[in-house]
Amino acid sequence: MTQKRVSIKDVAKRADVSIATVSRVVNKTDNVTPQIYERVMDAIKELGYSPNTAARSLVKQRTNAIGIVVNNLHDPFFHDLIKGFEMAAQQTSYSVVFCSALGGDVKSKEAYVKYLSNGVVDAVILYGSYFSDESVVRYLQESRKIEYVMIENDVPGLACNKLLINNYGGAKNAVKYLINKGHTRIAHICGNPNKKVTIERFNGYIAAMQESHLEVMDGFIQYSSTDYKSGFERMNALLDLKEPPTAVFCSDDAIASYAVRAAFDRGLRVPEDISVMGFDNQTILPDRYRGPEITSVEQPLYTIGMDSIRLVSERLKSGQAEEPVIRTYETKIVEKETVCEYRKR
Amino acid sequence: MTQKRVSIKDVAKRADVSIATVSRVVNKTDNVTPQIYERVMDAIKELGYSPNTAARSLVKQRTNAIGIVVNNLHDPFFHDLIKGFEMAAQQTSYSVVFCSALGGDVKSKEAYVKYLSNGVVDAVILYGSYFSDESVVRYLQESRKIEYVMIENDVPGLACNKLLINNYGGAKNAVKYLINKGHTRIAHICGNPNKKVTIERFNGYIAAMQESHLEVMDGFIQYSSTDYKSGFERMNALLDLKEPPTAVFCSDDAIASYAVRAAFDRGLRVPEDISVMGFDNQTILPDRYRGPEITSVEQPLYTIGMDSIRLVSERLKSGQAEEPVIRTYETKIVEKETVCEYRKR
DNA sequence: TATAATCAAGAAAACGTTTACAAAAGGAAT
DNA sequence: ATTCCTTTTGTAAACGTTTTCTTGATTATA
Repeated sequence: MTQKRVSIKDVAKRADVSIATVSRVVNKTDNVTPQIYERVMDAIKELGYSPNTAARSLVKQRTNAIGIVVNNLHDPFFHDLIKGFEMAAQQTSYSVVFCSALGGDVKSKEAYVKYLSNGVVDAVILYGSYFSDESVVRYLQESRKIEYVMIENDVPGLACNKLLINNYGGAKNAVKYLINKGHTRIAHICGNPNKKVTIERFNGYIAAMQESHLEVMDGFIQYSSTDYKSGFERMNALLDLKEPPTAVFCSDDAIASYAVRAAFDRGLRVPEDISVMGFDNQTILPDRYRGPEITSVEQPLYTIGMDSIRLVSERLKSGQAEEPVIRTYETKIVEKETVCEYRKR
Repeated sequence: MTQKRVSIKDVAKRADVSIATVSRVVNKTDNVTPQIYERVMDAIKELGYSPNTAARSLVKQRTNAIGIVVNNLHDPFFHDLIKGFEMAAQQTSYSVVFCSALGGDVKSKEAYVKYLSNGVVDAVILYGSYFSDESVVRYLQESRKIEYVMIENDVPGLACNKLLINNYGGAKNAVKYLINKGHTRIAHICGNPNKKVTIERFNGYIAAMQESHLEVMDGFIQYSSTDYKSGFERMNALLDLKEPPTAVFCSDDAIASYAVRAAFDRGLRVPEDISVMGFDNQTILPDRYRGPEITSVEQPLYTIGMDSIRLVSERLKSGQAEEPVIRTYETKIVEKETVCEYRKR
């Protein structure tokens, strides 16, 4: 099928020049006389030559490529983030490649990071909120092979580029928003226990409740499994309580959508009977969802995607060692249809 | 930031052996005595060595990687396809990387294909239905640099691996399905004019109508712009007709969702007042859509994603030149909520 | 016309591997 | 003790580039 590569040597022979000259023509790195330039260009066209990336990378010690590693590329959660990556990729001179580790599989993620680190790309952008992602970023840090930036996962004390999201603050604001709506009986459905954001958002919930001197009733904290579908059962558990909450803050929109379904299945109205709030402002939900639009907390994923590529490409261009960049992005509440004022029934 | 690479030489020096021996240890390609093995392994660990991919690729003339190039990776249309790629990637020993060309930009797509072809991967999987994709696949064919498979885009007479979808047949069946439901006034909203599938599905529509001796009324064929949102105006144009259709076959679900909205906005019921059918069975729509689930035509994208990776990896493993594989996948109608029997009003 | 200065092109080293081949070392058989 | 295998290790070429250094040619300057 595939035939023998045509190399710079073949071109040189054809144009009757040295390989150095061919290289100069290809890279426009040095002057060559017009006739020779022509001759070389003709040979290149005739033979269909294009320079081998591996060889070039080897000698130049850089690849002009950036790698992005995420967990489940197919997850609609990534919609905006990918869009951000794509947009910035288009504007940069670097080639951008995505790698996806299926499930929460650390091994696979680690494998991709190693693969990329060893001369495939100049920088890696790593997205991940799993606790297990810490080991991956540690590898990146310790091997010190390439530039990288970590998105969303703050390993405290690790001096690397980090683009973080204020999940704690976002969750706290969300709960305070509910409190301002007059709610006092506010429950929380936690997310995937293997993710850091779950803890951060949980802490935000607790902090908001405490600051407002509101009691977290027995059973008001519901722990999901790794499957967001468990939002359904968790909501049912809340509604089974003798005195159920009047508002529920969910760790993410996927869970929230299942919580809303659970309420609907019991003949409750959302938000009139119970308010539901999510996180992520995920306009595209993994499963078909037909309920009201979920009031949520938006994180600027599009911006973060753009910024991450810009950050690494600037750092690569500058070349010298700089202080790591650590940036925290704030979230904002997006008011939609699943929260309303508390009204005594 | 990044410090000097540790190479096989460093390991050899540290373990006081030749670089060949280190290579043998790393690749388990040949026997080494246990003591030396230990010594080398220790040195590798101490120095944190891992072999450089570029150098290895250069000498071995293969990279053990497969590249996938698509147009808008963020598009939820790709959900199942990506899942298929991911699943197969997990099972293969190849590293799999995705590249995304934003918009319908051929230049960008071509650039990625060239980049990948020149020693970055061993095979390319190209997805695309744009007419402009033809030039990309032609490049792949003529350069004969690497193994590749084209998904969805049939360039007639080009002897390459093709995984195709029977869009023509799928569309024809869809329209016949509507005819069987008693509809005779059936309109068609075409899709993005730059895509081949648009023509194929259009032809399927025409064929079904002709075979059933049904007339395509004036104005029954509506041409969208490149934006699927134009399904909205196109549907309005249909409904503005003196004698509007009783069923509309849309070139894809995104358009269909906008068609349904347009009908709703006029106070019409779907499917009671007008039936709408889509294509793709896209469970996740690009925009928030809250109407009934769209009766559609499903293409086995998950399977195709899996198969494409399996195909190229098998071909790479076998090594010898084989006949190109051309496979056409059939679609199937998924009955949902936007089509019903025609009933005189 | 000689000399310096500029410029174009080639030769060869280097990048980090793998691998064919050579060499050495160890054992077994004579 | 010598020869002959077998096994382990080392040497060096190769992969396809870029780039430093040299050389040779041309032009400018005196």
